[in-house]
Amino acid sequence: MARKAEPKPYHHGDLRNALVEAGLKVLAEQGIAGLNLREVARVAGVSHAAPYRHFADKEALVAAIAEDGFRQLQAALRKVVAKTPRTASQQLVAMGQCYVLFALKYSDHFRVMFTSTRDAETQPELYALSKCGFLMLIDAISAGQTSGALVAGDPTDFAKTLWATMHGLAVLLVDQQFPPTTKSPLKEAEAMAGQCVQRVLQGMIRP
Amino acid sequence: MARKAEPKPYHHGDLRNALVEAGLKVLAEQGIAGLNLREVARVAGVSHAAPYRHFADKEALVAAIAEDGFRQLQAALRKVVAKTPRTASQQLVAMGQCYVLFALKYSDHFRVMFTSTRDAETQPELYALSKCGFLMLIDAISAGQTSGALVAGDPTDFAKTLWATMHGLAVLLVDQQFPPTTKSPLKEAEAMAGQCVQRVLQGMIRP
DNA sequence: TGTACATCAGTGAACGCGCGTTCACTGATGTAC
DNA sequence: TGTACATCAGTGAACGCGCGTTCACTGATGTAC
Repeated sequence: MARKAEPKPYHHGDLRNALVEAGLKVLAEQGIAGLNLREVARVAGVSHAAPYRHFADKEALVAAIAEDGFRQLQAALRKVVAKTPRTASQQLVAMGQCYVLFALKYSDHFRVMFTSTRDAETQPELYALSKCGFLMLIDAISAGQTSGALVAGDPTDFAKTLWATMHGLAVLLVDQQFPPTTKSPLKEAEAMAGQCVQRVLQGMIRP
Repeated sequence: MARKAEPKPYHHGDLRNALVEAGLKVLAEQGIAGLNLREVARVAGVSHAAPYRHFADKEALVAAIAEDGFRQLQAALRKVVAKTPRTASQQLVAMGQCYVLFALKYSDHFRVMFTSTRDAETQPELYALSKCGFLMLIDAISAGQTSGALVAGDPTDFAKTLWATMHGLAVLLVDQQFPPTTKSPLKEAEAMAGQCVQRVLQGMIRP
């Protein structure tokens, strides 16, 4: 009955990754409040001093968990872009929906991602990773401009606006500012994300 | 040299408000990490048991601090709307700038506002208050539609998009995702907020 | 192939700290007569 | 106006808890000869 039929290895093998995964489990089941070294070690099945063999301190473990989140988000966005190679608008809408759904599905993980990256100097790799979505937005926008679908202008500025919209919607939903009206909050969120991105693309001013 | 020449009143007079203000001071000087009952009491100049005469527990004090933030934000937005009674676009841009500047000026207070409102049922007043900006957006948008400046459509949907953009930019800036390139980050943020809102209003699709 | 030793991952007990909260108290305020 | 008493805001000592971190250790692994 031991997990995955491993006979509880003496030296565990890959505790570092196991700790990160345990951290994700803790975030999913207990939220940020439960994310502490002792609980993560408990879930990973090791003593609470063991993590110090792999992480300098708690902050380092949290940073690794955040890093994992950005990699997952990046992978999800790549997948969606590959699957939606139609117009720029459709791609941007799909990316927005993917982003918001990720935030809702892994809400506490998402929170950790954006509260532990505060220092661009001390953790440059993590900071760079946190911009993954932004860079993919720029690419999609540039392509849309080249194809003539989108208005001309600095794609970075456009990407800032779209990222702000996507991220803002994600954060507001995660923070329960738009309580779901039906029993499928994820579908609602996806629809809202689609509407928001489309509205940004179309504008609000009467021509 | 006693603060405001008060001779240290025996019964303090208005400790409840003093505790909220002490909380703001703590947030400004030490951030969220320093926001605990004992420190707030210390800053307010009372024993750490005194707050329990006015708040049931720590959560209640934090909720009061959040409430104060929403009232301040609402007041700032009202002021800006009153001062900018020109076109709908100009009003919406000014509101976005006001919102983002508020978030940056009182960043940890802003964080507290949007992390303590999670329960719409248990704290209905606070939840209602948290929508103040949203409701003002709806009003401005409706007015813009009536005047013919804005495209027709559900103003609530438009407001969701604009709020998401404003809030997202605010959160990303607070979380250092757009590190300032000059020495006046507030001015930069104001400019970015103006650009973002204007971009949302104008759209990105080629007509 | 076998032995001796260095290396290193994980253990468990312990430390110290700060926190939220409680509780018997003290001292000031307000009110009834 | 003055006195007695109830009320209530603030005190300070104390409790208990969970946390991050340290440290001497143990047990497994790898390597040199």
